[in-house]
Amino acid sequence: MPEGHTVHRVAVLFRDVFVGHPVEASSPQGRFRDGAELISGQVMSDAWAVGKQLFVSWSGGMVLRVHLGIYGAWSVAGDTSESSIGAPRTRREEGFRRAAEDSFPPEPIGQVRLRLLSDAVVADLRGPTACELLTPDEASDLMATLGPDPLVGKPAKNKARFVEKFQASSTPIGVALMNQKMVSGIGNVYRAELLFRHRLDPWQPAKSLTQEQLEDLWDDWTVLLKQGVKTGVMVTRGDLTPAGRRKALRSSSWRHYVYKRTGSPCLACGTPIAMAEMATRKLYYCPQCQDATPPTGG
DNA sequence: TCACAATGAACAA
DNA sequence: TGTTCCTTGTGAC
Repeated sequence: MPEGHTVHRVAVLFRDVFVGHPVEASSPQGRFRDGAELISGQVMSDAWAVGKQLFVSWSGGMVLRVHLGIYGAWSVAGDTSESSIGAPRTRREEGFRRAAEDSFPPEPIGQVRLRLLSDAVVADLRGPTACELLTPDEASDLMATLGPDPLVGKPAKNKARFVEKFQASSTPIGVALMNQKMVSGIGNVYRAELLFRHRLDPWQPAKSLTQEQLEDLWDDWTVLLKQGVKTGVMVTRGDLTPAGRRKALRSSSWRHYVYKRTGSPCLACGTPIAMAEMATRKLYYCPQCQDATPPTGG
């Protein structure tokens, strides 16, 4: 689902199946008709992700930017093992892939903003919060506003930039982690899980963390992101046996320490997991392990 | 049939 | 701080 790992996965897929090939673009839904016409028939030059943003460059020089938001997703069919990347669309994905086996390309299902179609693969985009064409300069400007992404650029430089930004911010760490200008790709699941994994109080100012704590946090984010890109699933528990990990890949109830576990016993100490609003999103945490209490007593 | 939530963020005031 | 947008699935009626 759409945190940073998702978008990197889409970029990998596109590089694998589309880059170097002419691609037909269309907007079955109609809301991106003009943009689709501008790039249709061009060769996809490159595809890459920075945090939650996907960039796709074309032989004509334009750059497509896609942001999935909370419920955007790509449905994929044809000559690829991928089926769906993004928010859950399970039922529809199955129908889509079956339809593609009968006749290629299959009819679009639902509100398809953008369809990308090559000889062998079709990718349908539904529900994005952003889908637009940019000039290369506009794309560069946008990328420059984003915080470091562990999979973009040089590791040492990224880490230093992360530490520097957080040491300069008095924002609560639980808010800062969700700010894409501070660090790229972390969403509501990774936020809660990273904070728990490091036993951090979400309301503690970012700058109050030690250099070592910040470096550990960055290293851990790097590990989680790489795992997420590899498997397509956010498994954030580090206490699972190999069998437990396999279960977690299939069932969401095994994946997380605290996310969506309100009232259930903490897997480390047994204290009921708590939930509070933070940065307009639901934050899940262990009051005991993270020594955390919402400031206004909510 | 309807309200609502969901892994997000821009924008107005 | 509150509102709006994007799409789909679920669960309450």
